[in-house]
Amino acid sequence: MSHLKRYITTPIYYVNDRPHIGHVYTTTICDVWARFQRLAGHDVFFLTGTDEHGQKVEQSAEARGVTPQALADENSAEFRRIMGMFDLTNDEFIRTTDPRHEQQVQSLVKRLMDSGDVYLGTFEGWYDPGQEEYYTETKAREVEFKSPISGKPLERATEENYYFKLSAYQDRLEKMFKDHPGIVRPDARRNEVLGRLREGLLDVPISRTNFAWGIGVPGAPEHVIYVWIDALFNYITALGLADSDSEWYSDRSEYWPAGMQVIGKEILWFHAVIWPALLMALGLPLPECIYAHSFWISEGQKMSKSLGNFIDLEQLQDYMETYGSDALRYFLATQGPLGATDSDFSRSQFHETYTTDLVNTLGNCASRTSAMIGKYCEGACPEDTGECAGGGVEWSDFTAAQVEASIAAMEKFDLSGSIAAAMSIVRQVDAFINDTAPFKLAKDPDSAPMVGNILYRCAEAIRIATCLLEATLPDRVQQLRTAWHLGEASGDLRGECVWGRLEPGTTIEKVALFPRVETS
RNA sequence: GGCGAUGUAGCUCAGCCUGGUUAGAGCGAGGGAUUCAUAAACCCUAGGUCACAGGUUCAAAUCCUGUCAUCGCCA
Repeated sequence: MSHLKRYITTPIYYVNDRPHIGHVYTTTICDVWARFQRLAGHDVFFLTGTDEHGQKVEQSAEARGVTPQALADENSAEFRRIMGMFDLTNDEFIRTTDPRHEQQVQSLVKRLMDSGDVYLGTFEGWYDPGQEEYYTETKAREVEFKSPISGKPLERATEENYYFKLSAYQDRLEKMFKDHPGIVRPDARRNEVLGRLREGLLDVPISRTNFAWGIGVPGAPEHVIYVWIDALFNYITALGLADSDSEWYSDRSEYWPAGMQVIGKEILWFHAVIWPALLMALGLPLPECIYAHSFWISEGQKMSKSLGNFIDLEQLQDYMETYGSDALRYFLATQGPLGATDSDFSRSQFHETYTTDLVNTLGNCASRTSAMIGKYCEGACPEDTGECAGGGVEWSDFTAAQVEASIAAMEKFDLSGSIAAAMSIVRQVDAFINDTAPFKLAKDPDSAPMVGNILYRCAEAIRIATCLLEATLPDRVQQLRTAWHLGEASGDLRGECVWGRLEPGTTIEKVALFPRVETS
């Protein structure tokens, strides 16, 4: 058994946003992965947090008449609250206003300045004084060199900014994608990046001077480090990785490089190109995988402010109250937009998934098995003496194959594939019961040993399936562990999933894991 | 405008790369049989111009071209 260090990150959430399903989704799928790795005995570090600097926060704070810090404190707390609300097991919650983060970012930028990867450059462009923003040449032409807001003419202006020498990394990035095609997934997203990479890279500005809410550039405090570069560094500042002499340095740095960095597709470019280039510039190893998921749409329509159809925390809580937190996790993990296309979050589909998979398949199978053990075996797990007519399942081989498939799928962040492998064991149990019909055999007392053999296999298979499902369904699997007296997870997932670990004689109580929910 | 993706049964999708029996799965719907179980599991049924139009081929959902639609990224 290995005890690998495995580091998984969510993006840090922008405090100017209202928490909604997107944040819960990203964090939940990371949570499933993190729990799964822990169950497999790995040493996991699961990071999330909030991104708090930038002009938008400054403006929002001003509009509300509070300091940016006060606004950030309030909204960061709101995001932190989500973690408890949805039982998310992040090991750390970083804020970009944490002193440890701010100081390390300065030290990282200093290193980049010293190495020449960050330089002071001059930007010249069309400036809209009213909006305090620059337009690109084409955009400026489009608006006929007049502000689309005020109608006043744009001014030709220059500005000194610090730039990151991204252009110098073109070849190395191309090589990275060639040598490690799995570094950005899914494939459609990688192709998107490759297409854009082919167009060539320009140096990117990493500082601004027209607002103040951010981390100052070392030695040039009138320059504020752009929020996105500030934010990207959270993944390593949370580990205290910036500088081995600093007070923030710790053995947490051993978690780097990250095994899985999950993001939404809107921030792909920063994570798939700029982030690796920054790491190269710093001489740090690259993450194993940047996984960019797609978005949820709501009842067939894109979520938008104008439509007001955001699936917000209240709605998600409502789902949890009606169906249970595991049901929400299961839906997000199995029906979510891990692929290239967006997924629809609809009440009917949620209900259908819950009823089909959790009530009718997993819940019912555990129920019928435990009910029969109750009736025919006096509630004690029978012994498998080897003889069994019908069924035709090599249980030991079959479950071993599914266990490996489930672990392998999770390794690739294919949550639904991993869950499907576990569920296939449950479906096999149902088929096995129908084939062998222990409930018929039970009418003949001479068949009692055979009934016991059959039911042992059913219970054992369900036990193994639920070990694999525990990361997704922690609450209900715990309920099963209690009712079937299975003890706690050992931290050795493979070992636990070896056929035959269920002890004959164990008390098996009847369970109803997922109650049917009637639609109104 | 540039680049890319997608368009297959009511719904969600697989198949397409490596063309070849009656185009598949799950869910939903209809029917049947059964009772260990959460009216569950099981069996049967659904007859969908594989977006459209051309082309290549003995043969195309599968390769090529064009059109339309949807979506993404970029500008």
